[in-house]
Amino acid sequence: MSGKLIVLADANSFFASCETVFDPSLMGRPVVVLSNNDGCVVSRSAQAKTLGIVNGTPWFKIREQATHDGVIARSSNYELYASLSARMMSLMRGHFPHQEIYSIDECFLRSPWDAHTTADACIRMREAVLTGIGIPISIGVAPSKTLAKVANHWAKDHPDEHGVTVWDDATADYIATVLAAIPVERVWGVGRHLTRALQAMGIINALQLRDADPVMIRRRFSVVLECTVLELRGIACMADQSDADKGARTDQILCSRMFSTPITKFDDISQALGLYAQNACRRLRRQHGLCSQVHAFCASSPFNVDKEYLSIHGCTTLQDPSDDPITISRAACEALRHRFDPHGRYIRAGVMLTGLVDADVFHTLDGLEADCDDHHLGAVLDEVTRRFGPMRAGIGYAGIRGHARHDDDTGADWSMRRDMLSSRCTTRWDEMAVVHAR
DNA sequence: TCTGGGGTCCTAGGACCC
DNA sequence: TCTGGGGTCCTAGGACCC
Repeated sequence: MSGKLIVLADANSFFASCETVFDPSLMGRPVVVLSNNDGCVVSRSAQAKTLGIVNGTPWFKIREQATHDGVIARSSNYELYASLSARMMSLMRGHFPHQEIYSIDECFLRSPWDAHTTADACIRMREAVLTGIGIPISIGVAPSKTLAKVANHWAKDHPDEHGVTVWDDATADYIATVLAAIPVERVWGVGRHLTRALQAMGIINALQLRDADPVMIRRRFSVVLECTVLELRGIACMADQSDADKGARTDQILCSRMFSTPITKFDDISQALGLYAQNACRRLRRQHGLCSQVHAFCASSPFNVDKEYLSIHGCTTLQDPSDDPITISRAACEALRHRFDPHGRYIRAGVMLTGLVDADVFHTLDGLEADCDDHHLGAVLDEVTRRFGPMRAGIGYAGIRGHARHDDDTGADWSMRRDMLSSRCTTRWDEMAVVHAR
């Protein structure tokens, strides 16, 4: 099995750690980062975890107690996190021959070395990320991705491991005792529903799942869970995604937001849809794609028990695949216009693009284009955004910048709330960190 | 017109991930 | 008053074909 070790590196409390990088006064203090609209907690520093704050908790429910406990809250600053993530990934890429970026804060690396040499490389990489970027990471190493995930959790939960846990075949007996102590719902790929079904069969912990009959698991559940069973045995069977992602092309593009205050009028919904459609178009053009279907939806709050939950969805099929923001904005509004129920109080809306094709492959015969006055508006808007930043030019509300400093504040009263936003030090000249020498 | 088996493709929905 | 925003993959079932 040597030469086949998989390394999983991921950041500790990534968003909260990013906030600390440019504000050292947060070091050692309970910090939480909130989702859009300052809705719920999505990242917590170690100290905030000790206070018992759970991820996903609505901020308004705990704000009073948390503030009393000295917790510092920040609005999510994805521009900053994406920038620090890119630096971190690039630094890690230099330590191993092969990297597969899995999410904004974690990546798989492949090690060609034995367990001992791999452990040394991991310790060096961890130190380099900590001193070079300022982000603490944890590392798990094992013969399969699923086991590497478990090892990574183990490293995080056990400070005496110094952030690096390495398992190989030689430690099989030890791994078994660890798996016996891990509840099945903490295994990668086992969510809420599967947990309930597995528990009903008497499979409570990771060791029991590992020792279950793969054929039975496949029959009762799926090949995915069968794969998890094999992975827990140290047999790598999950595909490497890094090649598949080479073109960075996705199968669908979704842009949806919650409003800071409910919307009742279709005019407001259609303004929001136009904004989201242009955002989706920008991502579509970035991956050199065209879309064939434009979906739009809006929904009321699922948490309001007094009012009926309303969720409306519509879809427009385009005559020809397109990446034009006017065509797609219009299609999004038309998809919903006739289904719209004026009695609803809508708190979210979104636009989804599907039927994506490669722009270089699709050609309409000359003279048969659906939209003969093709204005290349998308490319122009992209260039304006590149030179002058977001919200400087666009169709409808996408060209309006509100009085706040947030780029996505349209000035509309449903615009996203981000009251506790930190500076985007690494991507904006006018928001750079200031250092005082005394 | 009836009958049967087997294959492919597409879509909606469910489950999972961070 | 106030509860995120993206994605992926698999499966079942229907339409269609030979």
